[in-house]
Amino acid sequence: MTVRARFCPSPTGAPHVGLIRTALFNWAFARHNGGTLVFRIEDTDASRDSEESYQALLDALDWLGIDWDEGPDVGGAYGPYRQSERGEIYADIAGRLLEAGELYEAFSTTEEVAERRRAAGQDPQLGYDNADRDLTEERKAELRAQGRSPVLRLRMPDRDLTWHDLVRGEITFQAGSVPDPVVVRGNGDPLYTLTNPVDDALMRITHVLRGEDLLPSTPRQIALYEALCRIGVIEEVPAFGHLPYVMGEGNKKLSKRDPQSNVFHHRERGFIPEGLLNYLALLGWSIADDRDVFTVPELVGAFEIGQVSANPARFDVKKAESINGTHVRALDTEDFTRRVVPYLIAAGVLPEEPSHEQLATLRAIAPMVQERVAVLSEAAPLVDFLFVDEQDFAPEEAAVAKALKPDVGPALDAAVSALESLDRWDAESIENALKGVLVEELGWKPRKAFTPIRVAVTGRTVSPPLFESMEILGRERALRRVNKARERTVAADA
RNA sequence: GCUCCCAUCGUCCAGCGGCCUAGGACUCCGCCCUUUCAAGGCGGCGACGCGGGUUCGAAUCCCGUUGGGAGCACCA
Repeated sequence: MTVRARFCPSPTGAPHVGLIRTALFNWAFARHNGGTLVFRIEDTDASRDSEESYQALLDALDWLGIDWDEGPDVGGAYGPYRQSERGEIYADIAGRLLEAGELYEAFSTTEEVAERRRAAGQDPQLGYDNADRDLTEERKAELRAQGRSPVLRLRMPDRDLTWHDLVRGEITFQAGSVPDPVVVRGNGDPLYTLTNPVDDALMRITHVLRGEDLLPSTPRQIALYEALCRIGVIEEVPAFGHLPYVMGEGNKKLSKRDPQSNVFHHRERGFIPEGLLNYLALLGWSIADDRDVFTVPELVGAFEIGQVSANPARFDVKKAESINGTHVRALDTEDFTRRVVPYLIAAGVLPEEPSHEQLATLRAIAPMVQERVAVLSEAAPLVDFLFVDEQDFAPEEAAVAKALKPDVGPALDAAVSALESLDRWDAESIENALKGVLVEELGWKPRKAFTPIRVAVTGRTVSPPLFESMEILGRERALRRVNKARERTVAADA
């Protein structure tokens, strides 16, 4: 059997990491099995869906490299792939199901159902009571005459519903525990309860991998598939696999309102697709017992749905960053440099159109930055000292207070004269000169000796390696900064 | 309330009857390397919720219990 998996989001809000994780697992599953991935848009709720969300979804998926074989943008043999364009199909299927007695017209309002429950001494939360199942034609005519338009409900079978879940094993819902669901509104609009299984059936989906939140709706979906089988629309019910929740802080689902849930939030912080994808794959799955960093091809090669954990997974930013950092370090320097530029522009470190000279400077410092960041946005404070206009260069106050106390004056003096007499300005010469005068002659501990110079030159106590930084900064600017720092210590002294 | 799901270190994952005095990763804490910060190396802290079974043998299977979570719309 050829695998046909699908990803069918409804375009509401920003792309949630849980949603993208679901997309990723479906994608990996399809690719691993040499199958087809169908992308379908479930936009049957005009009040919540938006074109903006749809575009954001495409953006997120494209950024992560998750592609599909059939979908609204690429077409396919089972289109259209937007539910808002499939109205006739749903009307036709609903009509056939109604005719076959699988669906029935129900006139009870929500209030009437609740009232009946209460009158019977039951909890209204039990939901619909299947009261309209066997209305006579006369009764229906009466109700219609009252101006009521019936909804269409699915007649649930009177037996336990069981399926073998791909990630959880056998799951059974007791007979009678799921009330007959509405599948078509009173005004004729089809609901998710109808459109989702109908489309999966018509699109010949073989494997439904979706979030655990949809698990309680599976019995009624299976019942609908069975009805579709009976009227000859499909041959068999697809397999289901319910993916674990993605949790946030505490013991609750990662909220849509939590910024952490937004894929773009992580992109803006400088996650690279390789890193975020790797981490997302770890939410409920693992490639091996002794390794958790892997490439996309490795993921595709190893992904087994039966290996997915049923446990809820917590989104751990720290671990995500660590994984991302490993992928960042694995980039070749040229690639890293190219990718970090937008983040430096966003941080105001580089102008919109960096000059060749600026890019050359960036390339020079890049290898040392690359191994110091977990996310790309962290590069900005590491390199800004190279790109500020000299008159605007101002060391961090906290760093100055800590490292440029008056007692370092003699060391700065010695450093200046040693540096001024250098005829070659490269990291090695700078290191030798500085070590010679500060460590050997003045006898200072390296840590104590170099921190003031670091702060003087880079403006921070944390920076890329000092001597290389000075080399790249250039003799003139480096010396000016050390001199300026020296002036400040004198001023502070006085 | 009803239905369903879940249950191993703080977190995620490994374990699918003996290889487990339970392994890896993140975090945290030491040490090494070192001009800072990282990276890297070494080491440490740290878990099978509880109770019954089944079995020669259970983290692994079954039942119960406790604890978490989700769903219960003319939303998806």
